Order: sequence, then C-alpha cells, then structure tokens
Amino acid sequence: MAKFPAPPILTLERYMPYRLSILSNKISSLVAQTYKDKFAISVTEWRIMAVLGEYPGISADEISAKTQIEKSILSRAIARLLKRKFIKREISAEDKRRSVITLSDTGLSVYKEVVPLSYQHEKELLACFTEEEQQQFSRLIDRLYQHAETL
Amino acid sequence: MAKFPAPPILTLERYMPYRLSILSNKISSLVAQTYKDKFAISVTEWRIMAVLGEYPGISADEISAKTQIEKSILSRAIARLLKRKFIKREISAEDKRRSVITLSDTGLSVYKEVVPLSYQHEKELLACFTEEEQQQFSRLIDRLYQHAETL
DNA sequence: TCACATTAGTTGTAATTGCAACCAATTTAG
DNA sequence: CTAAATTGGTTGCAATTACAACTAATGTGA
Repeated sequence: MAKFPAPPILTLERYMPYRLSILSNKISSLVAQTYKDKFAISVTEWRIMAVLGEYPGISADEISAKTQIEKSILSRAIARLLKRKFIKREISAEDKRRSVITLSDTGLSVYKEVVPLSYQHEKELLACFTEEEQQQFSRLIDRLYQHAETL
Repeated sequence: MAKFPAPPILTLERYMPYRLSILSNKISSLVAQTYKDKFAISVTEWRIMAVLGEYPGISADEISAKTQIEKSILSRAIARLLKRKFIKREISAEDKRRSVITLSDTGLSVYKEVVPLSYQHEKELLACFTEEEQQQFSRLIDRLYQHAETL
C-alpha cells in the first residue's frame, strides 16, 4: 500500500512548533508585564534573579547553563543588575576566573515580592485545567522536552 | 483552615511559563536550522511564506494578524523576501494602501520543498507521544492558549 | 615545567527587534 | 462635502541579540 505524500500545504495554525511558539510568547509577555511594570526588569533579568534565589553564590557560567541564556547576553544583563544593585558579585577564591553572584538585600526583597506573583500567574494560567490535566500536561511537556533534546 | 503562603522560592525548572519558553525555543531552533541551512531563510521569513502558501494574495496586515509578527518586522522581512524574489507584491485595486502578496515561482518551489520537511520534523518530534497523547496534548495546548487570551 | 588547550567572562560589531512617528489612502461623523 | 479619525504600511532610532574575537586564569601532557 502506497504511503501518501506529505500534504502540499502547511496549516500553520495546526503546526505544533508554531503553536508552542505562539503560546509561549503570549504567556511570557503576559507574565513579563507584571514585573516590567513594577520593577522595570526584563524576562532575562528576572530569570537570573530567579536562579540566584534558588542557588545563591552561583557563577555566571552556571546561570547560563541553568537558564540557557547566552553568555554575552548574560554578561551584559549581570552588568545591568549590578549597576542597579539588585545583585552582588565577588571573585571566587579557588578560581579567579569564576564569579560568585548573590542577590543583594534590594534584589532579595524584589525577589520575595515577585515570587508569589509568579506563582499566582501560573495558577491563573493553569486554572483552565483540572488537577489531573495539569499533571498530564506537565508530564507531556517534560517528555517532549527530553525527546527534543535527542533530535 | 489557613491557606499556605506562596513558597518563598521559585523553582524555575518547574515553572510552567519558563518550561514552555525553553521547550518552544529548543524546538524552534531545531526546526529553523533545516531551512536556515538549506535556503537561508529565518523563522519569520518562513512563517510569512507559510501563510502565503495557505492564503495567496493576502495583505501584509493580514499576514501580521495570522502570524503575530509585528508590522515593522513584517515590513522589513517582506522587503527581504521581495529582494530575493521569493514573493511578489502588487497594490490592491480596491484599496490602494493594501498590498496583495503571493509567492513567486521560486518562492513556491522553496515552499514545496520545505513543507514536507516541516511535517517530517513535527512527526519526529511528536514520536515520543502515542496517538492518544498527541491528541490530548493538542487539546490542552489549544485550551491553554484560549484561556491565556482571556487573561 | 612549559607550551597548548580549555574555561570564565567581557567586548566589538553587525544584524534584528520594538516602539513611536510618520505618510498616504480610506472611512466616518457632523 | 469635508475635517477628523482610522487603517495599511514604512522608516528612524535606541535597545537587544548573536556570534566571534579576545583576555585572563586554570588545567593538561610531554
């Protein structure tokens, strides 16, 4: 039995990579709006602060690994956060190339204010799913991500 | 019974907006690589060509509505595609502000080559799901998107 | 131990983005 | 009809991005 040829038309609205991209953009800009308005920090900057909240004393390179932020972008974002005194940086004693970055008091207070807002956002967002569906969705996302990494 | 306060730490790797963003980026760059290598077209340019394949004779504004591409970015991307002769443009007779854009012969042949590749990508990507899961995932994505639009 | 490779981070630069201002054509309201 | 508002599209400009080149510190192998 002959295999059908691939359809000659791509229906963008039903194409999964496109749908994920649009969805992700919508959600990101929705969430970003909150802390952009309130603290004038970008998504990139917020992500850096978020990992610093989780892992204080981490290096720039480790932040890059965790957030997928490219190192030059990271370097400049860190410079901005330093200038605004949201973070502190020292040089590692063991390895003088390595930086040791932490949230400053100011940064920490911003962090503590943003975290609940973020969770609130997530909750509102996922409110369209049942508990069951949320878990299913989460599992599927994880699986898809892992699979995508192998391609 | 007291409600728990929002946790004081945000686990970025489990935060859905972040996970979606990372996933979407990974997939987009994966897919983009294909036609970037082969035809030197960007994601934006490909999306424009994709809607033109679906809706020949559409205007820039309609492309913008369908793809969510911001109008200045769209304007410049269209200029590039015109210069490379992947698309053709005329002015609408009824409304002289409006453009009428179509794929050129060259553009159409590129389109016809990229479409099957795109479907192939999608298929490989979703290969980690059962048929059942694919449908479920698709439904959840749609629901989430619709819900996000109301926020 | 000393050249060579690797790693952490910064910087130069060209391309891309996003917003606002703008122009021209069309629609709307008085 | 005509002034004002709206719409389709382009452009100026400042900020952001991506890539490569670079500096400095550390690791490695003959």
